[in-house]
Formats: sequence, C-alpha cells, structure tokens
Amino acid sequence: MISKRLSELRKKKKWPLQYIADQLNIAKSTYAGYESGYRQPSLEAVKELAQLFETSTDYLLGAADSPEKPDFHTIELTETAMLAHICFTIDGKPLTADDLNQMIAFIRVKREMDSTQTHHQ
Amino acid sequence: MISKRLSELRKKKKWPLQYIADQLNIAKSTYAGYESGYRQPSLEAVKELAQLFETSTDYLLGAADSPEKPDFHTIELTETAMLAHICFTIDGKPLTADDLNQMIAFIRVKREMDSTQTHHQ
DNA sequence: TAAGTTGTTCGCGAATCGCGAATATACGAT
DNA sequence: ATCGTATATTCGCGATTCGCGAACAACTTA
Repeated sequence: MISKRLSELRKKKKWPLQYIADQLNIAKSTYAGYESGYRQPSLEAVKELAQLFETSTDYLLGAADSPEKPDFHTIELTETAMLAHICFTIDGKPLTADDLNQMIAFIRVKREMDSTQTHHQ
Repeated sequence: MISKRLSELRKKKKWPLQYIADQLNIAKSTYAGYESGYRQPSLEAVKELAQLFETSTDYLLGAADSPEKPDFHTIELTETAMLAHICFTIDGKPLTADDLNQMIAFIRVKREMDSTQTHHQ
C-alpha cells in the first residue's frame, strides 16, 4: 500500500530517489526498498515522508483516500464537489442547498454594488 | 511518541490490553510493548489502531496534535473560533468578515420570513 | 565511447519484531 | 486473610525485517 503511494507521489513531484533519500538521511537503496515494497519505512520515516510530500500519514498508509491534507484552509463555496462532504450550519441549523445558492448570489450582488457604485480608495 | 498516544487513548476508553490485542489479533504482550515503547507497531497495526481508537494515524504518530478525525462534517458559521482557521471563497475571492456576518444575517432573516409568513403544508 | 544520472536488486550484519512465560499488582468473593 | 481472577509489565528466544553498500541495467549527455 505505502509503496504505491510513495511512487505515485514521487512521480508527481518528479523527484529522483536520491533527493528523498537525502532529505530523510537514508540510503538511496533504502528508500528504493520502500517504493518497491521490499522494505517498510519506520514510523519515523513515514512521518517525515508525509511531511516531505505534504500529505498525511493516513494517506501514505492507506487509511485515507485523498492525498490532500485536511486543512481546509480555503473552501470555495461554489465548488459543489467539495460541498458534498461538508454541512454548514448557522445557529445549529443546517443550510439547505437553496440557502447556499442565495448566499452566493447575495455576495455577488454585494460585490457588484461595491465595485460599480462606491469607490473607496 | 506513539506509545504515549496509545496509552492515553486506551485509558480514556478504559479498555484492557487484552481487548486491543484481540481486536488486532496480536498477543497482549505485543501490544503492551507498543505502549511501553519496548516495541513499535507495524504500519498495518498503526492503521488498525487508528481505526480502533477512532483517530488518525497522524495523531498516533505525532504528526497531528488533535486526536479528532479531520472529518469536519459540519461547520458552524457563527463559531468565530473555528472560522479563524478557515478562509471561504466565492469565485476565488475570499470572503471578508463583514461578508460572512451579512450572510449570516441574511439567512436568519430568510428563516424568519419562512417561519412567520409562509406555512407550506 | 566515456561519464554521469537514475532506478533496481542482492547479501550481509545488525536491529527489531511477535510471542509465550514469568512476574507483579489490584480487587472481589469466600 | 486467602484464594481466584483479571490486568499490567518485563524478559529471552527464534524469526523476521531493517539499513546499508555494492553491483548492475537503462538512459542521457558530452
């Protein structure tokens, strides 16, 4: 499992084996063993690899399906794919899809008004 | 690191060693070794332990500080503490605090109208 | 061709694992 | 107090796995 994840991520980053080996202070052959499945990285190495690849250990170990860190630093409210997994609430009551659409329209109008009518600056 | 996390979580759940050992199909002494730091669990065991404790491997390995699974199923928009770590965008442009407050007010008004004026059903 | 980079595999010594056994501790029930 | 049971901790053993360098293949570039 982890071997697949590692080779997939490294190819995406287009890094050579040696680069990762240097970052973790291990031999090239050692890391190569991780990708080939010949060896398993130590827990500490897994942690460092997740950090290096900017993903989670859950993804590396196959406990998560998405490589994205669940930081949710930014949530694009018009991205319905993402919203399918999130439930927004106000005062504890969930927003309907309709609520959300109206909110989006509301903000768009607000922005429109700000940009065409008033020009603070 | 992981030993601390394991014993902390197990104590919180008030589970005996044997119970966990049974769940993972390993010897009691094997799991005891994990908690004492005498041994390290395999990657597969880490994955299963995270599942058993309903937490993330990131937390077990010390790559995350919170034991909570990052599911974020629900986001309460009036909870400013949570919102401090999230940036919402519409059409790629981030919402200001003002935008958010108006959106919340907007929804509250909408709900008010729905409940006092119109009664479908 | 020669030199360099990258990826793969192998064997060796060393380190670690998983297990059962032995021991220690806690706590009711008799 | 004395069992009996459940729980926790540590140890040694055999087996497994690790990390490393070495060796090699494939490929690019000079």
